[in-house]
Amino acid sequence: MSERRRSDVRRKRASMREVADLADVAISSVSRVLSGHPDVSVDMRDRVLNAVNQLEYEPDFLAQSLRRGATLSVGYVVGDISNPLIATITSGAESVLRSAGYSMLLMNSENNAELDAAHIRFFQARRVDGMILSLASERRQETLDVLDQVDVPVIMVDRDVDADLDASIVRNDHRAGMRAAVGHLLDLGHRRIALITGALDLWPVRERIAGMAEAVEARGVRDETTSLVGSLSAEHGERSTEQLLAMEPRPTAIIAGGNQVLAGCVRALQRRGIRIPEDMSLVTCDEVDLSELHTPPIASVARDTLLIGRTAAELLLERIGGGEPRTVLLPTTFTARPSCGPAPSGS
Amino acid sequence: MSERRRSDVRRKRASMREVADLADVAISSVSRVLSGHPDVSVDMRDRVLNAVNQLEYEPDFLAQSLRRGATLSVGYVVGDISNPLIATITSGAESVLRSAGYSMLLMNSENNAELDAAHIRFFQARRVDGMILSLASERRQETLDVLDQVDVPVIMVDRDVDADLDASIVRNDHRAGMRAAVGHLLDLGHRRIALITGALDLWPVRERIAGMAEAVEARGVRDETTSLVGSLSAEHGERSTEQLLAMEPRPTAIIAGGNQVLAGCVRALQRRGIRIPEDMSLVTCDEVDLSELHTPPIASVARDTLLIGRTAAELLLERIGGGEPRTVLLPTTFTARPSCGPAPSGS
DNA sequence: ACCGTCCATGGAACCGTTACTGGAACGATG
DNA sequence: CATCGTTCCAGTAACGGTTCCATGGACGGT
Repeated sequence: MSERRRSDVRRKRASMREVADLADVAISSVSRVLSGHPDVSVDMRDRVLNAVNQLEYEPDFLAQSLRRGATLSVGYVVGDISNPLIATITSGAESVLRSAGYSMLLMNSENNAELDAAHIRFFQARRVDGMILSLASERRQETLDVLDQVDVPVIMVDRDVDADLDASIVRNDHRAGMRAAVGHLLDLGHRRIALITGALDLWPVRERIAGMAEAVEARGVRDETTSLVGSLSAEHGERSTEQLLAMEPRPTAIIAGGNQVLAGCVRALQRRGIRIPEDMSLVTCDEVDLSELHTPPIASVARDTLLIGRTAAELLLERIGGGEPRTVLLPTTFTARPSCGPAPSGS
Repeated sequence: MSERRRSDVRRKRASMREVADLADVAISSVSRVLSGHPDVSVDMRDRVLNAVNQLEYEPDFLAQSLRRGATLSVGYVVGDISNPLIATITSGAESVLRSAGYSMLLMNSENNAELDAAHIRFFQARRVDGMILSLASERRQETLDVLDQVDVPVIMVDRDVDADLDASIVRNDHRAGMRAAVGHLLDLGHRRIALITGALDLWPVRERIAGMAEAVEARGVRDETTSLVGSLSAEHGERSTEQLLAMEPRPTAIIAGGNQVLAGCVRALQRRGIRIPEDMSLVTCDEVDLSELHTPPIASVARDTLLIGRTAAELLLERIGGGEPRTVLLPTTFTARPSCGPAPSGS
């Protein structure tokens, strides 16, 4: 009884033609029934629906897309989907898109700026109805050129493209978050504060650096901060931390500019036996399990990643629906935690 | 000078028809040139390619797919893309698929078994060339029924579907990993070992429980282990840990059955001020930043997540290319770390 | 000079839909 | 009874390509 056999002979899927033949109506009538057109008699509807059930007919999305000129799919480019933050953003976007009937074409650019352009071109050819992009670099000319040719709505996530593209943008207020974090450190007496961060062709990186500068300026103290610009990777985090520890005088606080950077940073600090916060205060950008559950818990500049994804998707749907492009700035907040202590008095 | 204007008038994309007209050749010749057909004269090729460049023509993937009967796209269903482990698997699969010219349609099932079936049906209508599935539940009849109707290759990731589907499968040897972990704990003198894990309709969960039982049996000691079956979530991890701490006598070692579970587990242990490993030994399944960088570092049963994703994609390409379905078992290894100490002597 | 081959090309059918056009059947109206 | 709307449906042309088939010219062999 419980023995289920796969459908006897796997007949290939039925087409509208076959449904029409079986119901003995014109193919156009089948289409009308299925798309809810008003000019349909009860008798006809029944005949068609019967045939549809009998043949287990399901319309071909491909053919529909070709004919209708809309694919109900959107292209999504990210730098590294394995990054939990990006993955969460993706999750937010996917859920909004999915409930609107759209599906998401995912492409990883491996943080490689050359792939950005290729992916965008590819999506064009796939005739997606829109794109959500988190570019690997905002400043690569090739990408901007390709973007200029795109004829569907584009949404940028946490980027500031310097071109007159009519794209919607959703961003976090990294500057404010960083201002608060650095302010907190300054209040604790820190002056030599180091930020380990990514490359300058990313908007969040520039904003964080600017936020740090603003905080220093607001306090009216001498600027003794350092920015180690590199990539948002664990390797850069680890190397930079080593470098900072070797400095003389050494910084008294480190801000990790991203979750990967944090991992490298913590690794290096542990290896050197640096105590937190006695020997070094630590702040991270972007909340992860590690920041909260580390001993001691690590202060963080956090943002609602699910929200940024959802917002990106909503902005896209808005534009697909004919709305004008717009920019949304989402909050970024600093949470103080025991990883920040008073600056060593001898310093 | 640096002022770039977007292409004067955004003419809508050219079709093959227009290319043919401009080059003054038949539409079929354009197709031949572009698809690298041998019967093409040099003159013809030049004329066509010129027109193509002039019009910035790019073939329409949709139309090609419809005609050729292949979409070069694959459907991918996961339970929760925001889980870093799944995100890494995704990354591995995406990169292999992408370099083979395929693109990935991502759908999140939110660990909701009802969505599994809906997504599979959806992909079917989208005419994907194959699917990679990490089902929310292996035992839901509706899903199995739908799966039975699928007429493209299917790859299962870390699942064991109990039906005669000719799907390829890639799995990790969770059983062996767990055997090693529990063996290690037993060697340290632990007997009351608790495993906090997900629901039994997931293959990895069943395997881990089996692995634990095997290790106990192999040592020939009395089985004093506990399995707390629930979901692979932080909430379940936290609640279960509380529950375990309240037991009398209390377990001396906890194994967190997943990265989310671990987070909840550590949170509860920290709140109760339980020292690791003095008061409680801890092991986790699946490596994350937290496990390595926790104080003390947490022993883990780990696997190569990138590899499992890559393998899934390769198995799919293999099947799309006409190969037979097969099952691959990837290794899972235990790494001892300071979170495991000798069992308290008083116990 | 004739014929068979081969190459290059154009024409047309087709993939599975949607949407437009036109006409049949019918009842209502002048 | 002619005219006019409705309502419902069939036929057909797209959508943008690929591929099979037919054609015609060039060429080599006899």
